[in-house]
Amino acid sequence: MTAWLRLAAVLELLPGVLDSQLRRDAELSHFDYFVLAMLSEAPKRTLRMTALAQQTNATLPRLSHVVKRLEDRSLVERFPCPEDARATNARLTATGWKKIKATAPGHVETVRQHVIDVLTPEQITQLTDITGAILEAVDPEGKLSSVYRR
Amino acid sequence: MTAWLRLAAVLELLPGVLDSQLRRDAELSHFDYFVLAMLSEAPKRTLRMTALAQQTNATLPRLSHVVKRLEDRSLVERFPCPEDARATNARLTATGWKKIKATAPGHVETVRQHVIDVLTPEQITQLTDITGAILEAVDPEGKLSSVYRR
DNA sequence: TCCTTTTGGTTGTACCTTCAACTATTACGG
DNA sequence: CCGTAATAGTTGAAGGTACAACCAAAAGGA
Repeated sequence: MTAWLRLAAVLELLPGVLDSQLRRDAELSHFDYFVLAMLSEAPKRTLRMTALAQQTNATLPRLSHVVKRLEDRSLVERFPCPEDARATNARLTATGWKKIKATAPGHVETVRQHVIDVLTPEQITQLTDITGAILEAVDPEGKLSSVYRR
Repeated sequence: MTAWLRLAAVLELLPGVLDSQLRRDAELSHFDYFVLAMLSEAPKRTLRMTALAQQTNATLPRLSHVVKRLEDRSLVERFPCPEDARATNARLTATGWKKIKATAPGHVETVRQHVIDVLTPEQITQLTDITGAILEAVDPEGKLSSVYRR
């Protein structure tokens, strides 16, 4: 019971902490940041919308709206996928690249401060296993991000 | 890094799972449910708005809006606090009590299914400590819920 | 080949959360 | 006491997310 209440509290509070740091320092939500980060690590900094949705654990409608807003700010650009005319590719622009580069240190510091650095190395390992088990239960078919596959 | 990516995924996905079960079966968001649950366990099923906000890890404006909507549905009622004329008390109505009673089993089952039952007893203990440490970092002054105090 | 289904994605609406502004009451310092 | 600050709470607007409906292209089957 305590475990669940605490986890519920983390679920409620942690996103707010991340969001407000990023919004204050970069006018980005945590989800915006995550989208840019996933693109920045992709080959050619380009990803199909579906793949990007998977990696960011988002639904396609949500991603579509977010990418549109990022596109309006010239952080990302969209173009039709050559191989599949149904698909859309999202690519990080030069501006977007600068943005993520400038924003990453502060965000990483925030994550360290509130999560990583308050845990022992053993706890980090435990957390990896625990979240892995939960994700497997939440997303049994592995439709979503593969970061948590054992 | 893996630990953080997985935790971020849980942060993103788990709330959606809880919300959709509750919305489907009871037309309640997880936060709505939590508000009703905290009231149901309080003495006289009554709590001051500030206290309720603490226990639900919410800001006062958010809680105020939510309680108003719950009040419109006659699940909760508000009345001025006798001891402090600034304060407002929220009390669970009979209807609200029935609602939470009827809804709890399904919700508990969902939580078990996606969190509790996929973890070993040792992992539950570990999770309690880990979330405790994170909450202490997120909320150093202990302004919020006391459920996670050691 | 043609028709149906599935996949990929966008759009509009409704709802919820956040933020800032505002009111009312209590507590505090001189 | 009086004036100021702090506390308790509400409200309205702005922005983000979810859901459903929708369109277009590709895949599959007869």
